[in-house]
Amino acid sequence: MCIQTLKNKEGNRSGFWTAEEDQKLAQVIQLHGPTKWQSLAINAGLNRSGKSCRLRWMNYLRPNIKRGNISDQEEDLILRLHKLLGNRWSLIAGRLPGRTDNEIKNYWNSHLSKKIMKQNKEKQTKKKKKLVQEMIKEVDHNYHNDYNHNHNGYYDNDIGCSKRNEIISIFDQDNYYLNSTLWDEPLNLVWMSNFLEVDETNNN
DNA sequence: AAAAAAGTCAACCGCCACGAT
DNA sequence: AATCGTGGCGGTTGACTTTTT
Repeated sequence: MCIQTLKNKEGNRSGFWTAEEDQKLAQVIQLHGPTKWQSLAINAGLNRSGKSCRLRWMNYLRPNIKRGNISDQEEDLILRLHKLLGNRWSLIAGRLPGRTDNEIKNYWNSHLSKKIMKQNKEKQTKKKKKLVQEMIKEVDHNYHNDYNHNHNGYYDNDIGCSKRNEIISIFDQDNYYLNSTLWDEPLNLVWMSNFLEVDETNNN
C-alpha cells in the first residue's frame, strides 16, 4: 500500500498512520494518559496535529475496540437507535460497546442507508399497487354500467376519464410505463395488469 | 485483460460548547 | 466580558479496493 506523505495547513503530516506512528502514540499515552493531545503529539515526536492523534487513539488504538463484522443484533440496534436519534452517531455508538461513532457512521452510509431506501421503496410500490388495483376495480365497475361507453369500446364518460387520469398519475409518475397513446385506447384492464406484473418483477 | 464505475472507510475539516485565563 | 485552547461531533473527502462492463 502506498503511504501518503501529505501535509495539512499547519504543516503537520496528514493521511494514513504508519505502524511506527501508532507505536509512538501508544507509548506516550501509556505514560501520560489520553489527554492534552497537542502536547502528546509533541512528546511522541509525531509531526501530527493533536486532533489527528486523538482521532487515531479514539478510533483505532484505544483498548477494547471492535472492528468490522457488525452482527445482526448490532445492526438491528443501530437501525432502531437511528430511528430514535437520527444522525447522532456518538450517542448511537455509546450504546454499542467497542464501536466508534466513525464506524457506525460509515456503516450507516455504506450499508444501512441503502437498505432503508430499498425497504421504503418496496413499501411505497406495494402501497401504490394496492391503490391502483382498487381504482381499476372501480373503473371496471363504471365501465360495465356506464351507458356513455360507446359502441367502439371507447370509454368516454367524465367520471371514467378522470379516474383513468388519476390511475395514470399514480401508477406512472415517472412516465415510464405509460404514454399518451393510452388516451386513444379503451381502458384495457388486462393490459393494465400486465404492467403491474412487470412492476413486480422489476422490484424483486 | 483492462478500463470504468461503484463501494468502502480512514481521516480531515469546520463548527460548536465549554472551561480556563 | 472577551479571548483562547481544547475536545467532541457530524459532514465530507479522496485514496484505495472491488465489482461491473
